[in-house]
Parts: sequence; C-alpha cells; structure tokens
Amino acid sequence: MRELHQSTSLSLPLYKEVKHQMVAALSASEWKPGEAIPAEKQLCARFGVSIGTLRKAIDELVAENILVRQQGRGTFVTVHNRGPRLFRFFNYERHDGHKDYAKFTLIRFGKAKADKACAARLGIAAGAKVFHIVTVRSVGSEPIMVEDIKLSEALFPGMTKAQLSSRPIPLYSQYQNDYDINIVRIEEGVRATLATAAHAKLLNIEPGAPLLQVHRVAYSYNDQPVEYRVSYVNTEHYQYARSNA
Amino acid sequence: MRELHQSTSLSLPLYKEVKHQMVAALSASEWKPGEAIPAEKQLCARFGVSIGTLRKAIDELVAENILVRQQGRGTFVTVHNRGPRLFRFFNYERHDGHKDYAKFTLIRFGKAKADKACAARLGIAAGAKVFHIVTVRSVGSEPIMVEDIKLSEALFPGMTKAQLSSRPIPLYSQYQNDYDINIVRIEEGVRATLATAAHAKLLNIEPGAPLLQVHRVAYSYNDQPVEYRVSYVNTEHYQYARSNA
DNA sequence: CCCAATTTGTTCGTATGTATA
DNA sequence: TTATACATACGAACAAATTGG
Repeated sequence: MRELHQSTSLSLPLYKEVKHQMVAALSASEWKPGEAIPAEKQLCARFGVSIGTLRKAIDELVAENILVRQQGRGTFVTVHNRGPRLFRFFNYERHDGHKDYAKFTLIRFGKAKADKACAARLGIAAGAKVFHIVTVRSVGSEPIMVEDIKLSEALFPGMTKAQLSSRPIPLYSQYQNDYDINIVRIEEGVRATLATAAHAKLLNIEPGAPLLQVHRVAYSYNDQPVEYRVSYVNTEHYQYARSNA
Repeated sequence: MRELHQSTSLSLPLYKEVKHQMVAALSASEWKPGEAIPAEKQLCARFGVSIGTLRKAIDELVAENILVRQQGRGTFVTVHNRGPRLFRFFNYERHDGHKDYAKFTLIRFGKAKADKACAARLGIAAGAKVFHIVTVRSVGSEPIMVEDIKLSEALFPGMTKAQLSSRPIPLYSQYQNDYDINIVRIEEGVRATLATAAHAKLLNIEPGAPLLQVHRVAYSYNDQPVEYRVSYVNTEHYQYARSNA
C-alpha cells in the first residue's frame, strides 16, 4: 500500500506526504479559512491511509496553527485575522472601563522598487516592484505605532488604495479576503531607536523619544514570504509581548 | 483498568494523568536534564498504560520542550542551558571571523525585599526576601546588556556571591546544577527606553541612547515562577529575535 | 565490519467515549 | 433521539537508528 504514495517523494513518511497534500489543498484554496475540511473518514479514503496516519498529519498542522479541531463539529482551517495583536496593555489604568479598539489610518499607498534587504526577505529580485504602504495604528484616540509595509506586487495583482482605505479591516484579513493568501507564521527582530521628526509627528510625541523598531516578515503556507513590515511602536503605555522559549 | 488511575483526578484523560506523573518525576529530579528517562516499555509497565497512551503523554512533553526523543537512543530530559540566547547578530560584519562568546560580569549581589510588581510575578508575598543580582553581559569586549535579576530566597537557600562569580556559567545552568531547578518556559514584555547615566556607564554608551527594556519571568515545571529579570539591551549591533505567532 | 539487542518511529486497525448538530 | 465527528485507549507488526560486542 505504501508504494502508491512513494511516487512523488522518496522515503518520506506517509503522514508527511499526507500533510504536504493537505497543505497543497490549503494553498490552492480548496479549503478556506473558517471552513471545515472533510471528515477523517473521507480524508482516509482520499489519501488511502489509515485513521492513525491521517491524524498524525492533522496533529502537525494543528500544532502549526494551520488547522483547529473541535470534537463533535469537525476540523477547521484557522482564521488568522488576529493580525499583529501581539502587543498588550502595559498600563491598564489608562483604560477606564470602556474598550478601545484599534484603528488604522492610511498615510501612504504607492509602488516602489525593492531594495536589497527587502528583496532578500521577500524572496524576490532586488529592484522588483513592490507596494509600499504606510499606516498609523491607534488605540482610542492615541496613535501607537507607525507601520511601513512592503508587499511583492506579483502576489497582490491590482491592489488599489481604495481597497485598503474603504474598509477598517487589518491588513491580514484583506489578504485573506481579496487574494486568498493566509498568514500563518511571522518572524520578528526588535531594536530600540529614537523617534525621527516625521515619526514623532505621526505619533504625537517628541522627536528623540524612545521607539521600538520591529522588523517582521510574514509567511504563508510552505514558508512563502508575503509581507515585510517595519513597525515603530510607542511603548510608553503598551508593551510588546512574547512567550515560550 | 481506567479505575486504577481515576483516584487522583476525576475524569481526566489517562494520558494527561500519565503526563502529570511524569512532570512530578521531573520536578522531584528523579529524571535530570540531559539524562535519559526509562524506555517506553518500562514506563508502560510503571504507569499501567498502553504504548499509545504513553506516547501521547510524551508527545505533549516533547511539544512543550520538556523532553527530547531520539530514535534508537532513548528519550531525554531537555537541557535548558541555552538561557537567554534569544538575541541574534544584527550586523554580521562586526564579527570578523573568530567567534566571540558571551561573558558575564557580576556588578552586584545582595538581598532585598520584593516590591509589589516583583512579588506578583514571582508568586510570593510583597516584602518577602529576594536575592538581587545585577550583571553585565558582553560579547567580545563589547558590553551588550545590563540584567537586573530577582530570585525568591526560598527557592535558592544559601546562595552566595562566590557561587555566582566563581564560574563563568550563565545563571540558568547554575540553577540546574546547584538547585535542581529547571527553566522550561519564559514570558517577556518589551519596551523602548532611554539609557540612564548608570546604565550608560556600564554599557559604554551615551546617556539618553535608546535601550531595549525586557521584562522576563522564567518558569519551571508546573508554571512555577522562578526568576524575574529586567534587561536593558543595547541593540545598536544586535537585535532581539522572535518567532511564531 | 557485521551482528544482535535495544529503542524510538511509522503504520495499521479496532473499540469505545464524548461533544455537536 | 439519532447520526456524525473527533477524542481516547488499546495493541500488533514492522522500519529505522543507535549502541556495543
């Protein structure tokens, strides 16, 4: 029975092969975020494996936050719309009862050419066309961070300014809704810097105030880099959170 | 067969019960970091479960980085001596060929009373006795970060300055070697600040230079908080790394 | 160098429990 | 209530890696 599955990849465990086929189905948007994938029995039939092998493949996808299982309901494709909500309140007393939701203000939308660093992180050629987006994120009436975003134009054909400014949705959801691109993993590096005059103005602080500089690359299935983002965060009232080592 | 294991906990899955017993064995230092735990067959006999159930318990401990399996060799208790090596080179060109290892310089060792914030994070009473340690970490000849560390005295009875300064080992290994306390998880919050005069002097930079301020709580088995550490990092040549979301 | 014992890794399958619609 | 779906628990058989003789 194994021979049937060895044609595509030599000597890879069966469950890894099944996992790859499932990621392929996800990449092809056969199964979309929020939707249920077929039941275990059906998937066993489709891939020609036992229930145990299938579950091992699903187990890994669950561990990677790509799928979510719910007893009695089914197995679902994870919705990664929570975006960069990795910063937490630092001073709770600032927020007197009523909740403040994050808002986005679009500062700039245009095209540019990828510089060396950007190209390397996005896995494209230096000089390739990218979209360049700058936004300010606020909580309540207080601007918290400036985000400088670069997207490979090839992955987001025909993206327009109207598309971004028409809806108050964080970017990751946009990718999902409009381009069937799902962010499933990010990698970040953090440094401390001083606010430039331009950033100070946008964030309503003094030039020279300390800012967190966060370099982030966001990845889709198969470790495909999708977005390169540099954020400048005012951590006076908030802090960036991290867990597990 | 299940009834035998239901005495301690009502309606918990068997494999969770096995996992708890294994964590208990680890907490009691029956199995120590770097050592192999008994083979699957023996553990099945000890806990009275099937191989599948035992493996599910081990799977979770492996996922939590508490155990490591190696085919043909055995299953080992993870050695968490890598400590806070979560910062990576930012400018590689700085390091011309030969490797620079991190060094520690002990600035201060003494006793203090836990303030409110510290007590909350260490899970002890405010005013309880703590050890207060300050170190500077350098790479090559360049000081990179100042670390301000608080440890509950109750967990580290009889700790002395000589113990810390005699060996050039990072603290986490010390805990392991001298007190059988293993750090298996950390939680961090990050902010940007400006260097104080004192920190500037220790780090050989100008006062007012931007510094990363990292609040970290380190946990042992069963989410026992062990250490509260505030680090001030010069990120001019290095950056703090993060992954997965 | 090869062999044999040990240990984990993979794959299969069955039976039963529990949550959901 | 019934059917469906995932969760738990069991265990057999074989594969692959490691170690020591």
